[in-house]
Amino acid sequence: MKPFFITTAIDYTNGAPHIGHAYEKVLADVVARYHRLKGREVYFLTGVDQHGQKVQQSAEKMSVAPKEFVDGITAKFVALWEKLDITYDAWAATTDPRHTACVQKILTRLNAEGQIYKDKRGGFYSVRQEQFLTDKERNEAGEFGPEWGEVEFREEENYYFKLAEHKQWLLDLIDGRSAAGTPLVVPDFRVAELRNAVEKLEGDLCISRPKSRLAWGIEFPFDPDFVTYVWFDALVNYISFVPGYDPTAGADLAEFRKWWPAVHVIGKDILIPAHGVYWPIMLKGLGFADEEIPPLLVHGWWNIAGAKMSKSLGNSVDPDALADKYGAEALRYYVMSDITTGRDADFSEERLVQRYNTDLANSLGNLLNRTLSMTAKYREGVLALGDEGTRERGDAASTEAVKVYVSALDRFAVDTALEAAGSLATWCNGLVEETAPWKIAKDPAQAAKLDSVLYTLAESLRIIAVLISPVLPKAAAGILAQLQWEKPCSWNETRWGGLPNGHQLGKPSPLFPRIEAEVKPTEG
RNA sequence: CGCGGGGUGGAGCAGCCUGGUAGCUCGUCAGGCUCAUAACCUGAAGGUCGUAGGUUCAAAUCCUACCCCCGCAACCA
Repeated sequence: MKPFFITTAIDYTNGAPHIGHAYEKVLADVVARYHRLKGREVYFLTGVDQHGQKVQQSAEKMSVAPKEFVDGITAKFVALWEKLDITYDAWAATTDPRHTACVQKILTRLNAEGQIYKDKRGGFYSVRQEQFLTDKERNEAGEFGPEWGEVEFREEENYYFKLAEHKQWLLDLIDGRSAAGTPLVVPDFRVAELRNAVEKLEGDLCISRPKSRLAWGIEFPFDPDFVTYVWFDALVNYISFVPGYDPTAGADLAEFRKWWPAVHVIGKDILIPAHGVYWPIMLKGLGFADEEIPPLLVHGWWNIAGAKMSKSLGNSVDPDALADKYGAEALRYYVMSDITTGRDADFSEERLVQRYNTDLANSLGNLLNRTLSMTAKYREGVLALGDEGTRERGDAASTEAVKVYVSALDRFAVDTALEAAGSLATWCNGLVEETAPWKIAKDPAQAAKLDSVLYTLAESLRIIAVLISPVLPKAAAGILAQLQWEKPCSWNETRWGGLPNGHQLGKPSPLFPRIEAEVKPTEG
């Protein structure tokens, strides 16, 4: 089976991580863990984007060197991923020498092949903001407002990457993928958005910044007066950190191709133009074949009280504090269960607590608890197969849940997959009511039925544990530990009938204590 | 005519691609159970699926028009 390669966007180290950063990494982590569960070799790459003007300006404000500044922010990201149990295999930091060397080799090659050219263009420049202004910055009166300070017309020489000549190629690629049923962008409603943007594509991409106004970047290998534009720099991480990649024309890429292409998990804001336009064309320029252009999994945003989360509104949600308060697993469960992959959702601490209590404490955790308690009470913790009827129904219910789960996760619908696992727990709770073990335990004639019920509950729990393990690795391990299931948690174990006759279960202990704390509504 | 998303019982959402019992969580009301983390189970009330047309034996689902909300067009997931 071909290994599975998944990446996330690399986060810009200009501020502390917020809930959106955490969501994306958890999403990618869940998909990565799912594929590992199925026995597939996985390469999960994430990291940080450390160059660029914003970083340089922020560092200047704090009177520290850019490198020192980004190292501080980077540490926060690394610590958060540790706390959230993100199992990435490689770390892409754009100041890494391995990366900078790769970017420079790419620039050298593209330049040698005539895909890069130098040109002088003019525009309006804000001295205070140190940036060129476009028509978008004009106010309603069609002028640049006072917030820009002194605005002057300036001419500047820069390097440009030939983008526009690949427009038709990209349109054909998008259409071809959609026609083949493997859209370039998932969810597919975003394909139209991308296509429209490509239709409007004109002009090439300015990929350099003169050092005179931006020094914090990767130096051009053939012109030391310039550094590389951050997006051109950052996107390259997806190949520079893959074993065996060498941008030299004609290089042997056998090892690299073992992994490539990736699935890129990104937010909807960076689909256009970066990942949907620049990146495919950059790869095309580097000689990648059409089938090697990676698909994009585009997720939505967590809004706050219906409004966009933003630094200026000061309404960011701190995932680090949430993980401390409720636990990493509760946070992982919430962001995976309460949003439809691809769409936006409202973030709310109350919802987090509610979903945890309802799904995990009341339904699943309580099911585990009552199953072990009953088995201990009526059978001294020892399972027996009993009669067949109930077990067959359990087999059918769990097989159905596994089926739904797989088809959901294969299309990244984590919420639907979790629902499938949850529905099996609900079915089990219903089974308990229906068969009333506390009654039949008093009737020796129904001993086989009681055994069958207890076995079905324990076996279902074992399968549920495997299913939730990509989202809740620690809880899954906790369930299996209480069941005294010694074998590793793997996809093969989702088959019904794994627990042997005579298996001894462990002692019950609440796995998901209810969160009773009063939660203040999340303010907008 | 810039682009895109959304409008489904009191709240938040799924379903729409591949038409055919309108599903989930919370909330409300009533009942049951006692193994269990005051958890669990059952039932009820509550929806003309934004509006108006069209296609069809059949439309929340496909087509057309319109109304309303939101986002994007910046190096903010």
